[in-house]
Amino acid sequence: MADLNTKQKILIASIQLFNENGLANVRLQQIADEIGISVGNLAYHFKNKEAIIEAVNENLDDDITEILSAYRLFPNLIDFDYQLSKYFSFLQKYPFYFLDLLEIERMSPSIHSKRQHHVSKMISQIRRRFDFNQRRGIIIKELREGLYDNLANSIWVMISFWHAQNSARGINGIPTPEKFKEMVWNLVYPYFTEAGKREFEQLIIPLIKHPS
Amino acid sequence: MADLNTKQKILIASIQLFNENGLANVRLQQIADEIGISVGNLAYHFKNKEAIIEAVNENLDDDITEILSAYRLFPNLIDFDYQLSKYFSFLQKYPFYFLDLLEIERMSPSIHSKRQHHVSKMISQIRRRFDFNQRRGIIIKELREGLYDNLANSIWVMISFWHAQNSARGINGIPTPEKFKEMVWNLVYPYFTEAGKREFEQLIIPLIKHPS
DNA sequence: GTCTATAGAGTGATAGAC
DNA sequence: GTCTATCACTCTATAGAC
Repeated sequence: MADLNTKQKILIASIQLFNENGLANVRLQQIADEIGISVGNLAYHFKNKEAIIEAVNENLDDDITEILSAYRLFPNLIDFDYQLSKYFSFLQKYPFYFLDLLEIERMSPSIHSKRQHHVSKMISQIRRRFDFNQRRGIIIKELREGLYDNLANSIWVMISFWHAQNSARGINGIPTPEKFKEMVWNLVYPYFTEAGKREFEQLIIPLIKHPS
Repeated sequence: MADLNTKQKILIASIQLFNENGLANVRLQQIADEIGISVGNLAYHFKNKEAIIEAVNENLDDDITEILSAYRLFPNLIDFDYQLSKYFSFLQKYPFYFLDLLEIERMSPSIHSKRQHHVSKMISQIRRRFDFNQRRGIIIKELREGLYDNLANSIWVMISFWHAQNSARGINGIPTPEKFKEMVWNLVYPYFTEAGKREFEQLIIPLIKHPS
């Protein structure tokens, strides 16, 4: 961290403190202390707390945009598993974004509105994976109208509230990407065709049972 | 509200304000203003803010305990649908409890630890419904180990983060119990046997499509 | 670019009169 | 039971020296 400029240090420290204490509970003094500068100096680099939050949001926004744009023409099972790994990393990097949902909505409408955009993109992307894999004969025909819309939404919820879920259940152990991904794949499992099950066993099981 | 005593008025107003503004953002002055008393008087009835929160938690605790104890010897589909209706009412009565998750964990460890107890009871209750209905021939044999544990957990997540989900997606319309219950039933649907599908169509569909 | 010092607006809690 | 007045404290933001 020694070769970073002060502005970058502030952002890194802010993200860390937001994750530990929540957006609303982080004091400017804490951020300043964390990197050994004064609050006055902090104010020189960022006009106010909102400006810090805004800058953090830009970093976060770049990360999620990159994950979402990785969706390509061949959204097969491996591709989805890969994207799930990316989501997991994102979750680990910005827990506050998923835990402080309401506080963010209140304190920072701009983060909230960008979130809504990403959420809708993410859900429709997951939804399209079902269509594609249905055509490939991997996923069965929709049993009931709205079932896949519902499933896409459920998968998004399970991903996004992963931290909140663990917190509410009092699960303190170190979360692994394998457990995370298995949770999501289990939602999809009952919709696999026989061919889908075979592909899942061959390609995905090794990834969630024997991590590289 | 005219025939309630001051203590009860304080609790009702507090719940309302917690739901509107979040636990941490409600000022003692606001609560006092809401029912037309002074902050000094508020302090006479409740030693401090924590005491108010504690009392609200007792109400909340009674409500959820009652819902959970309604699980009886015959946990059939109708019974579960009925319990889902109860959960929905509970969600509508105490949104703050499901939205301020992390804030509650930080401000009130006693609420948090009681929550964990209820969560674990709720999930294991849902899990037992699968066993029972599997024996009844309504639910298929478990396709993969851990699938029903996973499903029980997913159902709990979908219920508990219903408000948070709507908030993140920016859904503002009036939520109906039918949409809520349909979301949960859709998670169960792929696991119905043929007999299960028939029972679902006959008994549950009318309840989620044509509300009484 | 960085610091110290302080203004200014809350916020919870308490003392004491009625 | 209910009020007013006030204390002690926290936090953001800003002014001005170096």
